Amino acid sequence: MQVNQRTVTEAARRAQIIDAAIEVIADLGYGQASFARIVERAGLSSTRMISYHFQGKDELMWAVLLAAMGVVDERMDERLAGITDRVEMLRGYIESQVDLLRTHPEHMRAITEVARNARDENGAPQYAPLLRDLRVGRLERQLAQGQREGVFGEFDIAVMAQTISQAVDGAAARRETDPDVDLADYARELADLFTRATRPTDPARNPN
Amino acid sequence: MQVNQRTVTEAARRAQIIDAAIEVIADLGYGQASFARIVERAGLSSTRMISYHFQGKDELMWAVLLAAMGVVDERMDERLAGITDRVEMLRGYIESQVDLLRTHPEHMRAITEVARNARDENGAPQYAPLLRDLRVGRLERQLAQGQREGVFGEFDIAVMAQTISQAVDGAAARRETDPDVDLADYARELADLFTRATRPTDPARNPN
Amino acid sequence: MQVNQRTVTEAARRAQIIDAAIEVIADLGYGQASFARIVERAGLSSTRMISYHFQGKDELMWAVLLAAMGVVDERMDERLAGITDRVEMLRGYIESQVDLLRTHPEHMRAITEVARNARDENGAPQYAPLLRDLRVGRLERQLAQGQREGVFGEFDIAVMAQTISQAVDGAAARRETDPDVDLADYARELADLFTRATRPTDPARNPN
Amino acid sequence: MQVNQRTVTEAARRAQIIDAAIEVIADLGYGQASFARIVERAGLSSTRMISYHFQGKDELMWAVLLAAMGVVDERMDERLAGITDRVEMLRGYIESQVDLLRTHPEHMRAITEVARNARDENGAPQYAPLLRDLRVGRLERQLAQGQREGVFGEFDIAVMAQTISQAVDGAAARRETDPDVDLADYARELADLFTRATRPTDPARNPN
DNA sequence: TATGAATGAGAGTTCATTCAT
DNA sequence: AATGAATGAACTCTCATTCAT
Repeated sequence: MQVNQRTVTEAARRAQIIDAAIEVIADLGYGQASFARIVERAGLSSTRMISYHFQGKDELMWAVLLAAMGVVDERMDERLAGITDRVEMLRGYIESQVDLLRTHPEHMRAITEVARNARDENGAPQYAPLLRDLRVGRLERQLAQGQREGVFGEFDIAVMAQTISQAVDGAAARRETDPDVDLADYARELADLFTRATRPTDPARNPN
Repeated sequence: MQVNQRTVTEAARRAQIIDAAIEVIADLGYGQASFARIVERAGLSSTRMISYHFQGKDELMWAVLLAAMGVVDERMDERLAGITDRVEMLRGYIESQVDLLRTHPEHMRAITEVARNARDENGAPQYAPLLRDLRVGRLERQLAQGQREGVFGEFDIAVMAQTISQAVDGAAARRETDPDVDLADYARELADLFTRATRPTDPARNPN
Repeated sequence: MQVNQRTVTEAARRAQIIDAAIEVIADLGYGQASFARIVERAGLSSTRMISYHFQGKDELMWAVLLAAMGVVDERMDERLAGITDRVEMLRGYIESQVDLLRTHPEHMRAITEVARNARDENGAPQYAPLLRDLRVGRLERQLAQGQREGVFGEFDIAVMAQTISQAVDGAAARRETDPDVDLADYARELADLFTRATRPTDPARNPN
Repeated sequence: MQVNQRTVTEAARRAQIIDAAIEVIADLGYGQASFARIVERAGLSSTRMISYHFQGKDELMWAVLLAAMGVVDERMDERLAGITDRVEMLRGYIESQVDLLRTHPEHMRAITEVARNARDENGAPQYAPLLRDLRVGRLERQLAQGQREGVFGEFDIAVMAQTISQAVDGAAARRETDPDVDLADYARELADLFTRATRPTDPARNPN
């Protein structure tokens, strides 16, 4: 069908631009990700192409964020599917996130860059609160349920969730400084760390 | 000696510019910190003033980083002076850092923004590795000594230090999302968290 | 097909800018040929036009050099076509070059200005060696062939070619000092001069 | 005497600046010879130093021209002193000038750069006509006298003088393209060239 | 004889975006 | 679905020069 054809092409073009944007952001950072650099990476002729397919830079960056998070969340869902034990799920979350730094470094980096640096016209962060809600909120729910089940000790859920989320960023930072770091080791250490930090006071309850 | 209203000393003018730059960076982010916005904040007439006192934007940002870190490090040294117990020092480090987010939010934010976003002509991070060495390195030394003394359990020092450093950034992020958060509570929770995470397996050794 | 008054083709716009640049360079010299002066001469609104059509000042100046040399070389080829006698060709070269100072003074001047003053980022001449190769090289080949044919005497080809090339610049300099000079006379004198200077020792061979 | 002392110091400071300016001009060209680069080369602290000792850039460049020409002319006078034969004097002129390219390349280059590029507020050459008068005028007088004495043939004096002067610039250009050129050879070739070009028609008169 | 501080003007360049098909 | 042409605003940086001691 003609309409479908055109819609598919449109979608493909958008995807091409988004992918190029992700690469540029990951390579050079949000601040250097100009339309000019993105079209160059995408192999397109003019920045006009971007303006045509996206309402503006904001929309492009939002699309980048959605696309990158879509890929990442899909992988996370695959890996965590079927895990019911809260302690295992925490470990799984950390190890999966860190593994994504290895398998999808550009997506992970792009998400961080956009969330940290995109600002509205007043200079206020635009997507950071949203991203925090998604990431930290998910962890908070897991931790709360675990506390109710008694497999976690007593701790402030918001602080713990935020700290776990940051710890993954720490792994990313480490990887950038030291590209040869063994991320599997790093992930295991991190999972151990937070297993200890979340363990109930009465060790009988969570003998990991 | 006659006090001159119009012309101040080189050092004073540099400080004035640096302070304005810190404010702008903290408010609007590194990417929005143009010379024009900085002179406006500083109450100066033209961007020419900055170019006169600094060789270029790089030098200004480097000066911002040095100045902000100088202030922060001084406060840290004051607070940690006299503490010899490693466990207390870890708690002190975390609580002091988080308290600085309350007392010197702009300096803390400026340091993070510059370190994260300043890049050289190839697009590579310019100051992030250095800052990591300073911050994480300091923690690593403390942790290693504590392990030797037996007050800490077994864990990867680099991972732990990186994670603690990131956790403070997490407190900063939380404060930006939720300006009314009680940072003292947050700090205490964080200190407790890492106390548990670093505690020796044999609880007799570190009964905190 | 509708003719659009406002938007012209890329090539036409480039040519318009290049022509204006040639005029400005010829009038005010390379050092004074700013984008602002060029757009003013071209009747364009903003310097942005130049940046849009040329990658940078270097590319513009290179385009100026190419365009001016293209015009000049075309005229030279027309005038020298069909001349096979080396002695006549030398005379033709000199007279044609000097005549171009009359018919295309701005092109000639622009070539000289750009070649003399364009420098790379290290301060080294950028196009002077190339221009020398083109101009002097052409002469050297003619002189060498003439020596082989025995119509020229013995002399260092490189020195002679360089000197002939410079002599034309001398005519240009003279014309700038004294705009009323009769260039045809000047050219004839110059041709006579180099005919004597290149004549074989045995005058029977080249009785001009 | 106090006043003399101060005058001497003043003169020394001017000389220091002029020397630095000559070096910068020779190295980077007239267009790049900014006050900033000159004070850097001179080892001075601020461009204020130049403005203090010279009324403006024009005066500095004029001083550069005078100083460089003074040095060069002194050498020329030394070398040509005592030569009365016109033919020998022509050869001496050429060889001396070319030798100066070897012994005083920066002075020679500075003279050319300033004379070619210095312009008044209307964009007209400022010192080129003057320099031409000095250089070419000197040659013209020699050539005229030689013609009167019958040691030179018939030729347009102005054209010949201009061409000889340009030929020396050609040697300079050659040296810049090919720093290893043997300038003594070049000078001899050039002297031979113009000896032939100026020789009387009746070879009995000038059998060189 | 010298200096530190400041300046207005202009440089080339990049930015995301819009016009007109 | 795409394009070539154009744009206004902002950017950092450099220029020679002046003010006030």
